[in-house]
Amino acid sequence: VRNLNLRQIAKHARVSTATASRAINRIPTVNPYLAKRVWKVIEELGYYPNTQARALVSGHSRTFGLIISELTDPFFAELVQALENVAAHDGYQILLGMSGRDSGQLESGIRRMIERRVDGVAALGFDLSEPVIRVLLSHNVPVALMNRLSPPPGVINIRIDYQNGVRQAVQHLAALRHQSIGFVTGRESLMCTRVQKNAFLDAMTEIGLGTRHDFMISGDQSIESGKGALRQLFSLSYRPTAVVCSNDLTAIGMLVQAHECGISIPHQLSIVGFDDIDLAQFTGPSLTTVKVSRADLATVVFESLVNAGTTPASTEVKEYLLPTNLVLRRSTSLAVSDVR
Amino acid sequence: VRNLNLRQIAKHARVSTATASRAINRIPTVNPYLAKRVWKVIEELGYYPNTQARALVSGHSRTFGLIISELTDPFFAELVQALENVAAHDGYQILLGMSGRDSGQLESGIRRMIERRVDGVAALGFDLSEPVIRVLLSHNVPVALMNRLSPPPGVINIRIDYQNGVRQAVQHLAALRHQSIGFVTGRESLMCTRVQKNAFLDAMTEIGLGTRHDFMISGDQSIESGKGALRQLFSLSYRPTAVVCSNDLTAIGMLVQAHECGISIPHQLSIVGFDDIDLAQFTGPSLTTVKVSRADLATVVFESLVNAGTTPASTEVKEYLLPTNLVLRRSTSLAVSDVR
DNA sequence: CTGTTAGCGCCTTCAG
DNA sequence: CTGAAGGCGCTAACAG
Repeated sequence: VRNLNLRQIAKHARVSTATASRAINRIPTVNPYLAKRVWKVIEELGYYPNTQARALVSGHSRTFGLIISELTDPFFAELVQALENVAAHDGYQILLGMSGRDSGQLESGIRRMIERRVDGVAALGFDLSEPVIRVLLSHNVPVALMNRLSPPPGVINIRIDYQNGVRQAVQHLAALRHQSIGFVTGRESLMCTRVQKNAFLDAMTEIGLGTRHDFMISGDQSIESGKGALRQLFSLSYRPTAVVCSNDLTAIGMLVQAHECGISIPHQLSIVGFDDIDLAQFTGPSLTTVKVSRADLATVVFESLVNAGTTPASTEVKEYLLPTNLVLRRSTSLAVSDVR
Repeated sequence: VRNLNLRQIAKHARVSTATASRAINRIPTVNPYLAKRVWKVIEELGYYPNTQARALVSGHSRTFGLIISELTDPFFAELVQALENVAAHDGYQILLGMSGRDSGQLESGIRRMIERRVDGVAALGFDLSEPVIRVLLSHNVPVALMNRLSPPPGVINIRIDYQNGVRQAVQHLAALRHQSIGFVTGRESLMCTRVQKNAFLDAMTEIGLGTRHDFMISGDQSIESGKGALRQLFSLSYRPTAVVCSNDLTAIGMLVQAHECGISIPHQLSIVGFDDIDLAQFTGPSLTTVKVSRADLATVVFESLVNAGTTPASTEVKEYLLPTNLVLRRSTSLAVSDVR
């Protein structure tokens, strides 16, 4: 059927392709009268400029690759949605690439992104290996990471303020007279798990509370692991009266398991989540949690990538720190006494 | 830094660009010895063919646009993940485009997809207007829709078998001796809402059970609306003993509200969901629901779009029907007696 | 201010 | 079976 190109537009508007191009790109030096004529033809004929050709010559695709491990984790789903919004607002597109925990799949995903000449790649909820990062950087593709512990040179590292977030949670519990507090970690292999765990230990030490080894439960940020964590906690002879989770999904799992076992939350156990996903306000009881703004996170990711594309690549690491806020709901309450 | 192109590869391999191109595209007529040489150079130099240039000349971008309203709805998150998987497997990319309920945003999203010359667009969980569809089709972009009631000519319509799915739910409840059964619909403006509702009424008539008008609650597929639906139901003087929901999120909302009001599920009310999202197995009690396979749905969407791109566009509507399966869990039980 | 021209990186006839 | 040449749609010098 029809497949219009610039030349035909130019012909219909009785100008040269150069002028038509300039009109489209709103270059101010073009005669307004001619510009109007060009736009009129574009409207009438329903012309859509070919992004591929544009990208080919300009070198910018206005496209960012997004590597995600689990879209089914609500935190990431909400983050992707937020990112898509800010990107769309500036005419950028998001190219999806799931890693799916399979390294071969990851590699082919990265390859396709480079072949598509993305203007940047963000890897969220997933630790990209250094070799992969180097490949990306060597192709002039800016890379944005989340919570990287020792970021390789040249990347953008966006850190969520776990130190402060976890401290807020711990101090809230301490203010409620909790003395023995547990922590459920994320997947051992992820860097941010270590950061969170240390933040927890620091916060506890800071207020003079020790932590027993068996109060540190290791999970994987899933509902299932939250359920397991609760069972594990209640099989202890000496139990904590409160627990902080590495994310809301874990906390929700604990809530579910408590419900099944007839354990009353928050009376028998106070629970604090992390992230503040939408679901957190709908659980029974609603979840006290540390909020991480997806909108802010998305904005930082987007702007830092756009920025990296316009400024010359450097080997230094750009760090951004994202604040957190405690959201009080109904899954925490005053500690009555130690439970045994 | 480095930005390799075909010519440089050809030069290093001491062949012409044509031969290099043929080698890359695995055209069998090329001398295996030369091909090997080309591939070796590609490996050594780390060459990534430029997809934009390829697309420019071939006319195919190997990219599908995906229009989604709510990525935060787990059903769609799981569907997108599934779709990304099958697409990646065949070297296709997914270009995200949220509609965000704002028609201006939708329009600019569609525009960007056409400009990017996507090979097809899938609109899921969202009714694309006919003018928009016509624009897409007039640009030779195949369009895949979900549960369209009267699909415009030329589109692909993928129907979930609501008729059968809802019937399975109703018959399950009837087998448990439920006589008065309610239904919570989705957003009134969506086509599939009407389809589901009619399927429900048909299924009820089929087994000789009438339906009271006040047992039909209208919702919007959110947790919140599920909570509202339960309150609405329990404010009736004469109540149903069971209810079917248009999706799992609604059912989960009812569960949450029941918990808050001290209503016991399934004893005081049996609840059946729809979709079988991952979360459904973790609720308390776990949710009896009608499963819609995301993997199958994704496969059908993908293959039908690929297919539409290779066969000449026709004005007929391609229909696909996706089966459903009842999954029995713990949110339904025998009706003891009518509750009043 | 406008038009002509030369590529961007690749594929694909068309001759050898 | 291989290579030279033209062109996909667009932008950016460079002349007028």
